[in-house]
Amino acid sequence: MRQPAGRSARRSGGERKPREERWAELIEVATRVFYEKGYDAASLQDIADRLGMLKGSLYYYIQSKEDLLFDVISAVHKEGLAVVRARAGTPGDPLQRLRNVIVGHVEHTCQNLVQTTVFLHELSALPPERRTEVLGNEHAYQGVFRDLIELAQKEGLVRADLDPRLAALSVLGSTNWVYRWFRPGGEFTAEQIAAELAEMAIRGIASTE
Amino acid sequence: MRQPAGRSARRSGGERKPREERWAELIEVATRVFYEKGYDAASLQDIADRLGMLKGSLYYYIQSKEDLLFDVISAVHKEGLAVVRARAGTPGDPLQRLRNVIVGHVEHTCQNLVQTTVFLHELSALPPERRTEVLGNEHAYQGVFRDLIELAQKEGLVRADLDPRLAALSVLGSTNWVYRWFRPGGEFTAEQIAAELAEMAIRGIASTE
DNA sequence: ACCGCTACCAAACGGCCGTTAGACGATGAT
DNA sequence: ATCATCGTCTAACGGCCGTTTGGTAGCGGT
Repeated sequence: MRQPAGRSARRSGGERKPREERWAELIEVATRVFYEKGYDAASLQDIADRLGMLKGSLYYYIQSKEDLLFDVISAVHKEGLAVVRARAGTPGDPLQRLRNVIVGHVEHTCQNLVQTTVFLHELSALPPERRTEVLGNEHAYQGVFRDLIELAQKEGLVRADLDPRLAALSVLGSTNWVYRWFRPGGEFTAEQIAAELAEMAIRGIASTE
Repeated sequence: MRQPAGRSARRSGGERKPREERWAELIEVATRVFYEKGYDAASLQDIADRLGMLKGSLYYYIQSKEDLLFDVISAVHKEGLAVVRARAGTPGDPLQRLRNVIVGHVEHTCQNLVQTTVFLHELSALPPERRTEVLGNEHAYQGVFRDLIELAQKEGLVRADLDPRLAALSVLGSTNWVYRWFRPGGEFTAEQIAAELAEMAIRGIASTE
């Protein structure tokens, strides 16, 4: 024995890192674990293990397990919302912009599959209060789609007998469902999917001239 | 004290019922609890409480908690599949039949909202083996939609440049998403939703004449 | 040389989890 | 009257959960 004996030889694999860096790792690892096991089935033990630290040490960074889910979810939601809002504000008629929005939304989903899956699947694990804190008081995401459809309808580009809210929910359905079946390197590319879904969605609501 | 004293007065609220009846109650209660809390967050304690029995007593009916989820899920899946298959087999051209299928699928979803939600949301909580045992080896549900679309395409009713698999996934997306926002007694009736979603889906894929 | 802070460890906490074993009262058949 | 069976209770099991408390090594600043 050449170590000071006993307790000191047992320094575990724990690297020491600056706060910011560890925080980024933590969010990344938590996202992946939530993705693989689901929020409720995932344990802080799982997350700590992958970071090479003890689960108690996580509390240096968080106040509760729920905080992790909240941060993961609100980050990806904020990002996705920025994408669609940016595309909704481009020039062109409302239907062209809607196509643009759909393409951006689907591509963002495919390129951030893990985060998006956690967002869409585990949102219901958040208590109602924090859920609406994420979504905004009246479903910001849905609003972008609905407003564009409503606008297009006023310009005669969309069937007059269609309820814009229902149309928005239909489009959001087909696009959000993508997280269920898209796999990178699979049968279709993200761009193919985005373009085809947009085409179907727009044909589905456009007025027949 | 007129009871034989002590232990005997403590007969809890437990009613004794025949096996079949209790089994039906058990499935019903389990479905609701899984719906409200999610499978992982739900406990056998929750379920036993609502049945007025102890959690240990549940093992007279099941071998494991997972059995409950499996039974709930496979029941509603089987039922829904029967609905769409029946409608797929009606007379008419493939596009008419597809409309019929979509309407049936959406109405079944709305009329069995709790079961459908558990099915769609908690399917991922089943181990892969039992998951495919439910879905059938190659996604029976998806197949019904895809086959009809493929058939319609061969008859020139659907755009030739469209991949039937992608089209099926688009339709399944908009229709399956319904469980996320439909509420009985809300803004729209199940029949409205079914009809409108079917209309949009079919216009989205139909060939322009 | 000392201090204070930062990033973690060590060890425990109460609590609930799914699951099992054995006992037991009521019921219905013999 | 006896007896098997059925549906449930009682009581525990080991195990993992999220969370808390109190330490402590190492570093940068002074």
